[in-house]
Amino acid sequence: MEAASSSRLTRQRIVEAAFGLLEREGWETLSMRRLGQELDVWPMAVYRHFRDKDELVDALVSHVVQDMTVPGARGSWRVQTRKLLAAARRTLEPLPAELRARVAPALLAPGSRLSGAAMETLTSAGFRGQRAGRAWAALGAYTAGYVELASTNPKVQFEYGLDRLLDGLEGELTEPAQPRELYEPAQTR
Amino acid sequence: MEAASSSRLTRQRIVEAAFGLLEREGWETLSMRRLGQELDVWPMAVYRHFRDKDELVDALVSHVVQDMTVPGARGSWRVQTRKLLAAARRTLEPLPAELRARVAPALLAPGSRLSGAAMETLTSAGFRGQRAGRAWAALGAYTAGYVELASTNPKVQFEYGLDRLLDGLEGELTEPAQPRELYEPAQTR
DNA sequence: ACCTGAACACCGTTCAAGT
DNA sequence: ACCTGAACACCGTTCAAGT
Repeated sequence: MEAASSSRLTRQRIVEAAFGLLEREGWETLSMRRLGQELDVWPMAVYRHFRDKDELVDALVSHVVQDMTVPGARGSWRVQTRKLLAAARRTLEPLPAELRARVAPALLAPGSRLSGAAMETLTSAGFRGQRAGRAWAALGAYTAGYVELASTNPKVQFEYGLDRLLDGLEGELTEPAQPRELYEPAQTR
Repeated sequence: MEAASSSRLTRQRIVEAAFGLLEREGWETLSMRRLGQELDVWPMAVYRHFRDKDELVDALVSHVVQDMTVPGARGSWRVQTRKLLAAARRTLEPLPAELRARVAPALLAPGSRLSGAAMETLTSAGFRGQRAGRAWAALGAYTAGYVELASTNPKVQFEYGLDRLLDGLEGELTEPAQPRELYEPAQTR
């Protein structure tokens, strides 16, 4: 015989209930007390699994980031980059603004799976040294800002600005290397 | 003789007290009740001037946007654009994230003084038709996203990505006009 | 030692009672 | 009609009392 539902409470079940509550009733109704009600346990039970509300929200952020499918590497670096950023947009856009503000850095900052894939793409394309990281940071900032502003400025075309940024970044590939870099191969020969 | 301080309550004084509270103790402590305490009035007095908390926050947003000094138009369009975006960054960066998320759209969306200045700059530079608006939207998205991500990714250089975006936008100026536009002057002659 | 819920110190907002 | 604060329906979190 199974134990009562309250004793089967896990972080996983709490996180799922939290997302359910978010989708049905929005960010404002997501409270520790309401979550307890939702799971049919006494109000303080959630504190057995999460130290405080902030730790619960951290778990929601991680869950969103982990759940995201990172597109595979096919096509030119521009096509690949576009796909990676489209995936980021699809992940960020449906979230309530309060959660999105915490997911965006986790998704786009160095260290995420998405950033890892982006660095591979950009490095393979020929962005050397700091350039790959800087290029990805710029693309991430553009995408995060676009998602943040889009609801108040819906006419804006994501693709237009992205293409201009990609144009500008592409210029870095064909430009001659900076003076210091020119002499480095001779030193390591 | 002056009336008691409580009867001299104005929207202006309430907004000033709210900013004082924000600066000293942060976003979390900004409550309608605490604001009443701060102003030494009965707790519900603020509701005489603002229908609810949301309307008060709207007033804070407007105040920030109105207070901003929009830089004058000197230098090349790239220099001017850089100055406008630097002013936006200086306005957004010191704000608590919750307020920044509401100020950013108000500051960067069409209709603001900043956007007006930007449209003049870009139009004078030769961005025709929808291009000026699209260029500004892209620059605004990049800037808003940069400010949002900078605290978790402090190594990122604002100027690098901005220069690449400006490079890409500059390409729109020298490129030939699109086919449809080529024939328009003939039709209106 | 662990489980539990009462209690603390707050919220935003409504509304009935007093003047 | 206006002023006032008690009250409602919540919060996140602590902690004392019970098992």
